[in-house]
Amino acid sequence: MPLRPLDYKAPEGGVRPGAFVEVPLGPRRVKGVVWGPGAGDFPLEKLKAISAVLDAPPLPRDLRDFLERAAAYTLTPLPLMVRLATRVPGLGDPPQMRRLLRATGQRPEKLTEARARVLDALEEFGGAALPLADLTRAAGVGSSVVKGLISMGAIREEEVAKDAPYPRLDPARPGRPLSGDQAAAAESLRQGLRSGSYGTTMLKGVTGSGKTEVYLEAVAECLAMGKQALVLLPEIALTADFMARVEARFGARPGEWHSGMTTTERRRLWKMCAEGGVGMVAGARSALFLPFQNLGLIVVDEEHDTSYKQEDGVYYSARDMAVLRASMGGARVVLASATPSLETWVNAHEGRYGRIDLLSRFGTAELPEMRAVDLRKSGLPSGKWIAPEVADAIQGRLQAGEQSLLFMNRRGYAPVTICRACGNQIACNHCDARMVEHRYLGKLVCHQCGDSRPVPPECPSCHVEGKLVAIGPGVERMAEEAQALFPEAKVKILSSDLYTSSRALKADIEAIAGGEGDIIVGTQIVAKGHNFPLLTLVGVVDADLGLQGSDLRAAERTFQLMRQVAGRAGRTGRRGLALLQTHQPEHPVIRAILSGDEEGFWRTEAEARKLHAMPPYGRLAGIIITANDPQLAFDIGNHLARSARPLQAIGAEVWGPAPAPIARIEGRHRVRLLIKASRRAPLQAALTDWLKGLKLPANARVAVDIDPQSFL
DNA sequence: AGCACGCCGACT
DNA sequence: GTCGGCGTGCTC
Repeated sequence: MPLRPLDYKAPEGGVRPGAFVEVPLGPRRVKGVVWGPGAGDFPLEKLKAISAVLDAPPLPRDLRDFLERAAAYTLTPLPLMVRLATRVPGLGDPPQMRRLLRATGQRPEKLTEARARVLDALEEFGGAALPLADLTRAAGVGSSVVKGLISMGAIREEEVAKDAPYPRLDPARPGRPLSGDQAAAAESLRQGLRSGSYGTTMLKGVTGSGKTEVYLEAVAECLAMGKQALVLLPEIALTADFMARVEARFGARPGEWHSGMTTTERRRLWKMCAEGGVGMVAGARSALFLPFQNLGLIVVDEEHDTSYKQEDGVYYSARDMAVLRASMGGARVVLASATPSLETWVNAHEGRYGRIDLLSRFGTAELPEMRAVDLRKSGLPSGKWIAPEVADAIQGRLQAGEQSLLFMNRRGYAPVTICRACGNQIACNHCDARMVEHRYLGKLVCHQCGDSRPVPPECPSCHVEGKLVAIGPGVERMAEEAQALFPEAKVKILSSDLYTSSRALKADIEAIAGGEGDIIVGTQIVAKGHNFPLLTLVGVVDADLGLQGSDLRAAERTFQLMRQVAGRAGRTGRRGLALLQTHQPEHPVIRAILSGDEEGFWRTEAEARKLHAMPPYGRLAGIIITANDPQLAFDIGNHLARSARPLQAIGAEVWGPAPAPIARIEGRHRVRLLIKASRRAPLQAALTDWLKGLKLPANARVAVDIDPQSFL
């Protein structure tokens, strides 16, 4: 992948900007997008010609403009940015057809029982055309029966393009009845849509307050105006439930875009976005780069979710880029969350975003009772993590036939494995991270690079046998402790690593919602808005995780997570109880959670950030230097820090070099510089100026992360 | 994919 | 110094 656009000779008659083409690149032929007139700085005689113009919808002008702005903002080479928007396999291929079967209405001569079942099945689908596989399954016959019906004219074969438009969503269908403040919120969003100009609104409401219903009304207005709507969701697990709700509201499912889709589905959705054959798309982060023809609305659901920040190759925040794309195209943005990010809260507070607060449908009584459990007083023996108070509460739920949730944001059995003979902690061979024992899988796993190996029988350092012990808790160990405390109870673990497919995870979530399991032990996967009606107790095993450390977002994250988890308990009218195990019950974050004074929490956090000119009151950029040799990485870091004149010119501070949060990933050493600038300083221009002359030795790399999420 | 280029160690 | 192996980057 070249780092800048390359010039090619256009075919006779020219070629349109945005067109997909095939060009020679070295010995290969690669696909590319026509960006515009050539730079003209390349010898004409060496210029090669475009080999073919593909038969695909061109990349729309507004998307190209957006990609350019996004590339400039994130300091990403344009071709890398363009690739995010064009990862569509088989785009230029001739349209693929598939064969569908439809009843002609003609009766077969001999109506055998099998033939009757086939015709009944077709009738049952309202005379629609079905693929052969679906028909034979529905009728319980072999394909020969269908073939017979075709040859006698009772069934007709139709060739239909696979890339067909999606079923139309009907915005006029009545939605669920809305409460007074929900209706007012929906009307306010609809008005925004009708204005036809850009605007962003923070939509705040706890789970169960009707956030989804409200923003679906904005989607309805958008569809009624003949425009397209995009809903970004943080996690695949959410989409199944979400799809069903959209279908209930609009009578059909939206287009879906995420990593688990087949290439055929991806191509269909991509094309239909460009051709207007899909009204609403629900998707993950990268759906933001689809070639919408006429985008009127972007909803970012759970906008605070960290998965919107991509930090792998291209560094961008889908939430911020959504606002950029909408502002360029006169679209509306809804940032929905029960616990907004501080950036969004400040933007709303300072009037750049609108703000709508949804009250809980059942008033404040719906919030669970929340109490801190002071671990300094509960005297837990080492190796045990469930405080007596929490155990008592679980006991009560077991007797009442209700579910309890133990929340612990650590996958696996134990985060550390140590040798009691020599004190060695088992670390990953490629990273600086420690290996986490996963007892269910019988392996040690590096949570950084994913490498795994069997649990060794002896210490890899001193080779003494039988002295390796697990230190600290993970969800698997919590489940073991819970099971030991309550031998009769059914304990279930909900952790992403125990599932091989999102379908299996979804099935388990549904089983738990249906009442399966007495005690659920889960990672943050449970904090994502699933509804568990029988769940009335949440125990947060370690509310202090995330409070310590110098990460400025730790308090914000902990606050969000606690509020989300606490929102799990008692959604059916039964008063829920949330117990937070902590060593520091007087910590401001814990106090804010318990008091329910959210605005107070945000104000305090905002003040602290303002005081230190940290985001969103100042701007940060991370410079990540990677090299095979740690000394080389530090040398480059030092050199950069010393030659930071363009940054000093805009009043920016340079911190570091320091080892990056994970100092070694997959054998490569990582060193980080942090740049802090004022809100209005031309940071990108200064960074470009600073880095442009840099000559890097082979195998060293420098990446820029604008607005980093974690800035340890 | 295959070639140019630069880096570094070995040898003149 | 200079030759050559090797790992990276470039390809319009």
